[in-house]
Amino acid sequence: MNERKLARELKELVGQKITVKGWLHKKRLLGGLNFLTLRDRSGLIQMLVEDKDEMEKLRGLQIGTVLSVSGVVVADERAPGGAELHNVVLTVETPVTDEPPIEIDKPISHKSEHLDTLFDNRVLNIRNVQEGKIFRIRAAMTQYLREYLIENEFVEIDTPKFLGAATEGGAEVFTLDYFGKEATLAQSPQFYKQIMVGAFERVFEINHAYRAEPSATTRHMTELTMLDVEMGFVSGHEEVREFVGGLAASVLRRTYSDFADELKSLQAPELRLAERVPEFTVAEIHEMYSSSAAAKKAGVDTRDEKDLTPDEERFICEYARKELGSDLVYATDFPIEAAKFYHKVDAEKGVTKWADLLYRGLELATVPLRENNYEKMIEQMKKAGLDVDAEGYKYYLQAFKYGLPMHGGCGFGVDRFVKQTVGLANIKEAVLFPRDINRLTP
RNA sequence: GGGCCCGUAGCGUAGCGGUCUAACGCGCCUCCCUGUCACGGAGGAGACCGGGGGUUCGAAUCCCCUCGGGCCCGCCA
Repeated sequence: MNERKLARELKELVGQKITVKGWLHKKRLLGGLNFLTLRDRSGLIQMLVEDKDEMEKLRGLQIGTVLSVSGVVVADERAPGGAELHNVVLTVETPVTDEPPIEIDKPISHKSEHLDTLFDNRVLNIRNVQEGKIFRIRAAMTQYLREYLIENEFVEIDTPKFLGAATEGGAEVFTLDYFGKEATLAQSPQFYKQIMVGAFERVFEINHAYRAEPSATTRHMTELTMLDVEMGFVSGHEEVREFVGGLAASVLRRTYSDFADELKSLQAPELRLAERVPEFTVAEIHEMYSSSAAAKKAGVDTRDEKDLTPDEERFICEYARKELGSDLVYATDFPIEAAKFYHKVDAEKGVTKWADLLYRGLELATVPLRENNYEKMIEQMKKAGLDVDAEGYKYYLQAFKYGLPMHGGCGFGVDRFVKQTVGLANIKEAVLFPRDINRLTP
């Protein structure tokens, strides 16, 4: 009995009779000479069918039909990949008679107005070889992030996504019925990862977070994948920035090296990384942007803004790429008014020890240092108008009460990381089955 | 939450007041084709123009409502 061979092995099997299995991907029928393409997990195989009876087996069957095919491997430079299957005998394993609603062998349009069609037909669209590259790259990037962290002695954790109450503040939360009680979905593992610093010093989590923000943009979803990192015993904010910047740069270098062909065929931008990630304060960026020709022409002045505008994020990234040769850039020293209660404040400079890591024009990660002193936490929470005795804060504060070292970390958007790397226009293109304000299927 | 834009066969588009009983490309069906790789050729099926109301002698084309979707801003990963 022949064991199943894969498309990528074909070249090494010239002269042998083999069996392959996969999906019928393409038919090119020239009469007495017919070319079929079979797709398996490793690639495509071209098959030459000259026997009319074999072709008859496919009558009425569509692309996507699952086939088992035996034949002889023949080297031929006219064949894609240099080898193909001859004298094939087809066995239909799973017939498909319905015409697919979209074409699978050609990449579907990613223009914004066509994304609805793309996602409605995601089940089939994902069989497209070009589309699949995005998700193979994504899988690798997630793996590289994980490996880098593990090498640096971080422990991977899993924290609950059902929460008893909204506690973190900021973004809107989803509420749901939990056996008669109200529960919320976690917007981030913020409290849990800080708690875990008290046990392991260095922890990370790659998991979903849920935001009920009614945002309809190319960079927001209601269900997103975040990498959360937290590290204790840091010397200060700079060490955290350096680590997170190094993490992103390392993963990008590895991705661009391992997936050079795929990224090129997806028309991803070339990677530019400097020795270290350049840094600008928010105030500096406001100043640079506001005095730029484009801003002056548009009559825009951001010097009084607390946060960066999307235009400023694009502006400083463009500057960093052109002038400093870096796709990554830090915006540092966010104003105190923008801070959350758990951020560390630099009282002298009147700013927050919080940086945003920007990547090709988009916020990729927030990289703050946390307040780790129990008394100061209580103080900052009260200042923020929070009830420090509330059940939702009880366990969080326990970690502080019983000792947390100076720590910091990041909330890092994995979807955005993939989007910007591949050069996708919309974040949902980087997600298999995206969820936004009006999509819950497939 | 605010602003702007789009909705024509399975998919992508053209048509933007009468010549539209709606056109083209891809896909699909039938036939021809021995080296294709966006194969080629001949023929064919397939939409009543998102839905509702209105204006008009006449609407896919104009107006209103509604449903679906997109983009930007706010917010953030």
